[in-house]
Amino acid sequence: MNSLAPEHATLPEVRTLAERVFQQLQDAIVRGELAPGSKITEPGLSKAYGISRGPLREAMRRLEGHRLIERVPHVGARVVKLSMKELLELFDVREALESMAARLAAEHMTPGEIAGLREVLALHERQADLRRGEAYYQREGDLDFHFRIVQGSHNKMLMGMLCDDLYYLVRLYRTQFSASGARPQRAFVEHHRIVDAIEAGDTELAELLMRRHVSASRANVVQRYAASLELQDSETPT
Amino acid sequence: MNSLAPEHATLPEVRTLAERVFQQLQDAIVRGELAPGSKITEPGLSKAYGISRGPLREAMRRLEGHRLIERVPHVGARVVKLSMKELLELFDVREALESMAARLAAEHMTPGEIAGLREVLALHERQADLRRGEAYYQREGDLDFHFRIVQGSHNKMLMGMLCDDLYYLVRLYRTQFSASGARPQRAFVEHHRIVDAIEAGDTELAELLMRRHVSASRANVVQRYAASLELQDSETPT
DNA sequence: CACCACTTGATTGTCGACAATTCCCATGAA
DNA sequence: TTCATGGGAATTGTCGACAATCAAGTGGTG
Repeated sequence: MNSLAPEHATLPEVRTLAERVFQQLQDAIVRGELAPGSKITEPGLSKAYGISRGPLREAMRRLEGHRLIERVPHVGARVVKLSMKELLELFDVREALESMAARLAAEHMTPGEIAGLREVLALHERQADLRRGEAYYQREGDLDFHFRIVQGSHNKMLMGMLCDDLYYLVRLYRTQFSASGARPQRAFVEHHRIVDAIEAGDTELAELLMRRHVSASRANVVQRYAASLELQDSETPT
Repeated sequence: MNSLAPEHATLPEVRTLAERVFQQLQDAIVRGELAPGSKITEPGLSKAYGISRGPLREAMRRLEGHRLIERVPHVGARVVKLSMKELLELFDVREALESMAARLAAEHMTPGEIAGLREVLALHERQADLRRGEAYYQREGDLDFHFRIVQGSHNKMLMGMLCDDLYYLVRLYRTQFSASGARPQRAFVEHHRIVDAIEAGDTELAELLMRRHVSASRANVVQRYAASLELQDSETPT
């Protein structure tokens, strides 16, 4: 169901407890099963997952590195809770990294990878036709699109940063803010244009279009946030 | 001596063993005291630093997250050894992130921060005058310059990625390849131009100049590498 | 009634020991 | 000689227990 490979490009059976519980916790956080801002206690999770605190602490250290939990020495850890400010920071970083990824993808992506990318796009549209209101698949499809472009950059460092870190934060944000579909039609055509530029090997254009694509997504979030604030004000007058 | 604060912007006394040994290992790796590619054994480090394997493993997990060591389950960990390919990847990521940082700095940097930046530049030049051959201070000064611009972006996520991760990799590369001064004069004027653009609030120009600055640094590395390859070939003929 | 010290409970930090896996090398056969 | 095989040593993964620190509730005093 989830075509996003955990820890990009590696598909080994999980052979260590710390690794397994890391993935489980990562998933639980991203899906919202662990509420944002909620406190995480080691004995609690230790019982819940049936492991000792040793591997658990290692998993938590990794989650901390991926910015999914925040720890304070001698105090404890909490699931990260993205503020609007941090969300906008995330978008700026995405804009920088993904535009670079698109540029490199236009340079290095193979015909096979481009074909796969077009498939994702087609699937994406088909699903959007079938279930217009349901945003879940579209959302995952969106990330899948971006995921493949990053892979197409053939830059492992970039892949690590985006796929292992930022994209999980993006998913976390979507569950936290219960971000609705947003702007599907426009995103569709933008995706197509980006693939066209990549296929043409037009590095400059691919970079520019991806940059605008992320920027537009950011602007959309800002607009929705402003609207929600207005609504909130009108609901609680004086 | 080292004005680069470990773990940006936090200066608390280190209260946990895992934290201290993490910083010590980080430093040892970046300084080259732990040879790149060398194997790291837990009992060995445990004895060396006089702590048990528990905190040590947590420190190693953090180092892994910062890409300073590479671990294989049930096998062991090695100090990361940057290949030329990975080094170029690093430069591409830096180009993306630092140009964004410059843009945001031009937007958000305070007069006080800009003044501090100019001080760094002045110090930078003075030291370059005094010890023309010795590249060490100049190098650290260079990173200090970039460090402050990233801080000026006021984007914590960006700061974390660059200051906590990439800049340590940059320093590691400089010790690994014993990267010499390179192109000091040209870098000087580029730094000045960037600060001018930031002070003028010219986001577009600041971004462009920083992008070219990093790109030129990358090109310089490529050129030196090609030269070293030729030299190597001529030394071992037929 | 407000405020501060203390005690108690829980949580985090650290340690040493045991189990599981891997690595190395000797031994033997083709 | 080369390759397969097995055993032993070393390293990694995991666990439970103890020490250190923090948080909350209790009681006392101005």
